[in-house]
Formats: sequence, structure tokens, C-alpha cells
Amino acid sequence: MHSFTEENYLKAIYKLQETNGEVVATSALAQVMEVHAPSVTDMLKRMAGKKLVTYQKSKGVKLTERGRQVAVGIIRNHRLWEVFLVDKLGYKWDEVHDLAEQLEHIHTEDLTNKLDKFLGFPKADPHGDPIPDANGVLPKSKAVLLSTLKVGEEGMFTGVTDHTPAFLNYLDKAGISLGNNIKVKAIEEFDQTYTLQIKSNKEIIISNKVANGILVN
Amino acid sequence: MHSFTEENYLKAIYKLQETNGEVVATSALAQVMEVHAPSVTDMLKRMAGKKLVTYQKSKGVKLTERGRQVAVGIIRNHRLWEVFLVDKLGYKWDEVHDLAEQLEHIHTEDLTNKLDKFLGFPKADPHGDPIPDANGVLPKSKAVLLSTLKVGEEGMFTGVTDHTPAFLNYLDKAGISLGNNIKVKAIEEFDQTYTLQIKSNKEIIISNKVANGILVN
DNA sequence: AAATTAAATTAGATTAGCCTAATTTTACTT
DNA sequence: AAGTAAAATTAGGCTAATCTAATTTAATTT
Repeated sequence: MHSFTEENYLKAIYKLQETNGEVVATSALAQVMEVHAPSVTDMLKRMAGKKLVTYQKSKGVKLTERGRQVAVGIIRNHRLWEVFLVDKLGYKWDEVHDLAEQLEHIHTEDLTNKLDKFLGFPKADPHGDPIPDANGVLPKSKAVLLSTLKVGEEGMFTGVTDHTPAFLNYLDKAGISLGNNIKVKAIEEFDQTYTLQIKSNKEIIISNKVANGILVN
Repeated sequence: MHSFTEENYLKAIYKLQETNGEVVATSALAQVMEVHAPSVTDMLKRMAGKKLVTYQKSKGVKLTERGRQVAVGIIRNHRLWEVFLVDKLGYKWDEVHDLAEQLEHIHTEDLTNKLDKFLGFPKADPHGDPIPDANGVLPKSKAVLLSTLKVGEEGMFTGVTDHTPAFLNYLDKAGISLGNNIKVKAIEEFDQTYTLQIKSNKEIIISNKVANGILVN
């Protein structure tokens, strides 16, 4: 139906629209897709021809409704495959991204829905990212960065903003796992470090960088 | 590593070598790959450059050892994914081929082996085709065509030579399933039809065409 | 062995997706 | 408002994988 490349552009545009606002710049896309700007311009023209995006020369791109549907479908598929890889095949959460990047492009509606059922209709992937439902609806999360909590406040660790293996590994080593309750015991003004209490027992100190990678509810 | 296209050529060459002898002709490949002959010539040159095949102008192709390893790896992966689709996701045996054609190209050694383990190290795919082991060894089958049996002889239904959905559906409808014991009760000389006894109870009549699609052991 | 037919190759194009270099458009300063 | 910097586009090329038309090589028939 659509090439892997087109699907990757759609996904990238979708994510940029989510985080950086409605209209996406050529340069931003070029950076995310790791190609040079003229390649993006080329591709956007082709995709506009297929009604996947609306593109105005030098004015950036937006997804059409159809483009959004495809993008969300890919994301749904990606996250379901991640659950499969972790829950069924025994991969660790920091190992699945690249494989899921490939598997996500193998999707018929039927396959995705059967996989969803097989996995028990999971609501989030191994990193806590919500899985869109079969209609392309993505539940709005009201999770906030751990770094926005004040001393004494607490929340449940429900997701990460940093998906790099390095960060995920750090969390493993620090003993911070999805679902844990995290309470901010202290914030050191001097160097912006946080003292946390995890699961009402152990206490640890993390940097601001780490606190910015953790989402709590 | 290798493109999907290269992998498909390797698989096609492998299968043609198995059935039609050591050396594969350009025209045979063109037919299987559903492309025109000059495309094959082109591709063979590229693949010879990568040491995946040995190719002599106008003399046909053979796989190199490396080419064979890759081809068998793809077949292993294809068959494991078919088992997954049928056993885990609930697909029927006539529905999985096209999906597995895509999934087969997503393969790291690790993924394939984890999938193998998850599926319980199956020895055959849903059509009875043997699954190569992790070292690329494919068990030699001594199955024979049902059409070669004489009256009174019997065997266990262990595979098909015709993988089309139409044929597989016919077998479903006729109540002939993998693993069934099949005994030839009679062969009608006039029109080459076979009267079979399935699982020591029901008796059915099949055509020669069907008898040529069934492998027994 | 010559002639014919069939198979394979070469030559020259096409498309998707990418590139670099040059140019144009937009945005930002002063 | 003019000048500069940054962003985007056009122009022209490249590669993988395909095509058609023309040619060459191999196989088969007389």
C-alpha cells in the first residue's frame, strides 16, 4: 500500500505535530528522518500527490486525515509488536525499538487486531506509551514530568520521555520500574538533584536529566 | 543486510535448485519472481558481485554456500512465522502465506531463535513443511506423493505439494487434515480417482490432481 | 551443417528515494 | 527598509530494481 519510507515520514510528521505544533518544517523532518532537506521536499511532493499530507511550498506540512489514520495505525502496530517482543519473546524494554521499527510496517487491519487480541488488548507498550485503539483513538495522558513535582508530592511511574537504551538501562540499574510509586523527598537547589522514595522503601538520588525522562501520574 | 528483493531471489533459486536440479535458468527464475528475463540477468550480476551466487553468462546460476545459508535462514524464518500466525494468532493454514512472505524478511539471528523457542521448537510449519534448524540443516523427508501408493497401502498425511489456498480449502472441506492416517482402498483405472479411508472411519473419493498434492509417510 | 526457434543478454528508459551545489524564499537584524 | 542569515527549493545526478526493444548465444530441427 504505502512504502516503508512513506510510512516512516508519516510517523515522523505525526510525532512532530504532537510535540512541536500543527505545522512541520522541512528541516525538522530532515533531522528526524536523517536525510538532507531536498530529499524531504521531494518526498513531501510525492506524498501530497497521494493526499497523505497537505504541503505548501516553503510553508511546511500537515497530515491529512488519511495521513493521520495511517500514522496512528503504524504507531499502534509498533507498540503492539513491542509488547509482543517483551511479553512473549522475553526481550528487555531497551532492546525492542529497532525490531519494532521493522515489524510496524507489516500490517493488515486483521493482523494488527489479532495481535492485539493475542496480547490481551494491552493499553500501553513496555515503555508506558499508550497504544491507540482499533479506531485510531489515542487516550490522552495526563502524566507529568517527575521534574515538575514539588517536595512531598508523589505519583506512579507510567512512562518515559527518553527512549534510548542508555536511559532505560540506567533506570533498570537504579531499580526504577514502570508502575512504581515515586515520592519526591527532597530537591537540592544547588545541583538540581532529586531524592526519591521508590515503592515506599528504598531512597535514591537522581539528576535533573533523569527526572526529565520520567513521567508520573 | 540484504534487500527484500535479494532475499526473495535467493529463496527462489534455492527452491528451484531443490526441485529442478543444481543449475537454475534465467527464464525459470523470471517466471517464479514474476519479472522479465532482463531484470533477472541484471539481478544475478549484482548478486554474483556480492558472492551470493555463482553466475556464468548464459549458463544459469547456483547459490554459493553463503547464498544457501541466507536462503535457508529466510525459509526457517518464514515457516516459524507461519506457525506463529496459526498457533498463536488463530489464522487458518490457507491464510498465512502472504503475511509470512513479509515477516520472513525481518530476521536477526536472535529474533528467529527467540521465536523458535517461544513456539516450542516446532519441526514443521502448518502445511507440514520442515523447519530448518538454527544451523541451517533441513531434515530430509522421505514422504511420498499419495498418488504413488498402491491399493491397500497407507501412510500418514504429513505435507502438501500444492500450497494454494484453493487446494488447502478443498482439503478442509473434504475433512483431510495433517496427521490423519490415509489408506488407499481403491484406484479407479478409468479416471484415476482414488477411494481413501481417512482415520479408519470415513471413506472419500479424490481426483488424481488431489492425490498429487498430498504427501504421506 | 544450415536454418530455425528459443533463451539470454545488451542497450537504453523509468521510478523511488536519496545526494550535492546553486538558487530562491522567508525571517531576522540593524 | 535594506541587508544578512537561515530555511527551502530547484537543478542535475546516482543506485536498485524494474521495463521494452534489439541483439546475441545456445539448442533443436531439418
